[in-house]
Amino acid sequence: MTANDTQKKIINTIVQDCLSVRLRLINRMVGRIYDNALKPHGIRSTQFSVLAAVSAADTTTSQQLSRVLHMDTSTFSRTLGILKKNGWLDTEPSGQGKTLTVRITPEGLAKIESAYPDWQKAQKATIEILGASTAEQITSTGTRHLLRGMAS
Amino acid sequence: MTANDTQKKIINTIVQDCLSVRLRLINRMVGRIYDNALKPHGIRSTQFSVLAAVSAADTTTSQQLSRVLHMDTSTFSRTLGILKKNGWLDTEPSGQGKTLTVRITPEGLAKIESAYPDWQKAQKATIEILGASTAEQITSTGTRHLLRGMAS
DNA sequence: GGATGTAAATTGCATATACATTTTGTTTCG
DNA sequence: CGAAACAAAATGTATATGCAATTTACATCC
Repeated sequence: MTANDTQKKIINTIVQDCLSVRLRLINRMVGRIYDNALKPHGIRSTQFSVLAAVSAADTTTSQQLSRVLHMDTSTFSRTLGILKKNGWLDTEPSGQGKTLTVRITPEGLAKIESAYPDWQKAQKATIEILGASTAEQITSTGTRHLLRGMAS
Repeated sequence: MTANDTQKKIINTIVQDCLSVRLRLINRMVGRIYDNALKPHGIRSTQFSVLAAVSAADTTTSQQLSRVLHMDTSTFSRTLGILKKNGWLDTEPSGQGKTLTVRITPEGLAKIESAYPDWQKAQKATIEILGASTAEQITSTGTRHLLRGMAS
């Protein structure tokens, strides 16, 4: 199939500029780096993220976390299930409606501690691939939105 | 569960710095913007990306595309299936081993053309959220790796 | 020409992700 | 107290993603 000139212009614009394409690409590359690094510990990067996010908060609820992470509650619910199945997190009724309180377990803390060196390696490798300046911009952009999630 | 000081330091480092966490977060946010914008056209952002990538190349093979996009061939294979099912792409034996040639159809071109204005809206909204400078850095970083994929 | 080898594609399996729907604790009202 | 209302969590469905294993179209060798 051959495109006409208008179509070619459109296609080139999309392929050259689309931020969704770029972000997905980078996400795939980087996700793989972390997943490979964490593989010996039997935990995936996403699960590790949630584990760390829970442990960073003194007390948290499912709802709060999914909002902060801009993650659908259904997605969060399933990841939570995996983390609970592995004994790294625990939930209990918060007393406020149906809301659950999420808490890290000693095993969860131990998992973070033992995986930390390999996380560091992945982090370092990623900074090398992205470049320090891009890495910093991604970090600060992400942080800005994390904070926005906390405020609301 | 309460963490000791060493553990707290580790957890804070991960939560504050982890690039995988940030990229995934941004990817979720941005992906949603594009998916919502493209929803009236019955196509998802990922599918749209692949469609545009195919249309940009004169001739392409599955293998080439998955390498360029840093995407597993199995992932690509399934997305290709969806695009074929919708009549937007077509494949045929290339004559070189089992390799397939992928080609866009007139319907695929029409889909790109009709979705373009909504893609533009999503792109604009994303730049506003990320900031122009971050957006540019993401674009150039992604492009660098796209090109690396083409060379190899 | 048929067995063997090779590499690309596909399929099996386990998450990740989100929207829509359903379930289910809690609360509230009659 | 029990029915209705509410809101958070869980489940159904579809795709996205990658690794491992399988299938399969071609090529090669005997």
